[in-house]
Amino acid sequence: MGDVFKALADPTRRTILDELAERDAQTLFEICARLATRHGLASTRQAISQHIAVLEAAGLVTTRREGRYKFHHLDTTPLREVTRRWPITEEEE
Amino acid sequence: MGDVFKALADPTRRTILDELAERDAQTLFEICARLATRHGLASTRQAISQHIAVLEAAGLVTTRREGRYKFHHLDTTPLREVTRRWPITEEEE
DNA sequence: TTGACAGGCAAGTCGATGCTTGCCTAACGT
DNA sequence: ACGTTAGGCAAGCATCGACTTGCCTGTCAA
Repeated sequence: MGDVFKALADPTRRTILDELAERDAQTLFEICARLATRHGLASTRQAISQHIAVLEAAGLVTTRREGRYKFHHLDTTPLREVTRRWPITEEEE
Repeated sequence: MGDVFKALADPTRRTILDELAERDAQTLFEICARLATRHGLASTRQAISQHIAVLEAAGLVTTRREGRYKFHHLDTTPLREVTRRWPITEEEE
């Protein structure tokens, strides 16, 4: 089982989560393309693939196989640990 | 300005936050002692000092000088970025 | 004033990690 | 069948980050 906090430590991985939050069920190549065009990240496919593996180990991303495509889904459930561990002070108005 | 996510990536730093959440306004030596006795962490003072510097740069810890003592305080405000960036799915009952 | 105590600064070591490179397997279309 | 497309595996490199080591500054008490 991976470390949620370590998974969040990398900026590229956080951008991948942003992408999946905006558009669910993307393939690896889609994520690569959109990272390049919309976020200005010029990373190779392998680099992204390894990042996704880390996110998957942390439970932040789940995958679904379909033929030769592999769709990725965002799962924010592990993020509950953050707020559970250190209760966030309420916002003032 | 430091990176909140990178600051949370290290287990020792997370334990320091736990300690400050449980007992506020501790000095560096107090933190060292309690990490050793209560959490089984045998880190040197310098190591802890550097960790606290990272937490401080991330805004998770604030300090208050008083004579030769320096008291540390937990500030969970930066953690809001986590839940703000990726809305956490509601818990099912 | 001198020693003990709380903390800071900086260089060096070493393992972790992000990235590349090269090659491989599997599914689909024509 | 064959080429293309989607993805995987593994070794090598290079940088980053945690930790140590050694020494220095500032505060307080006797």
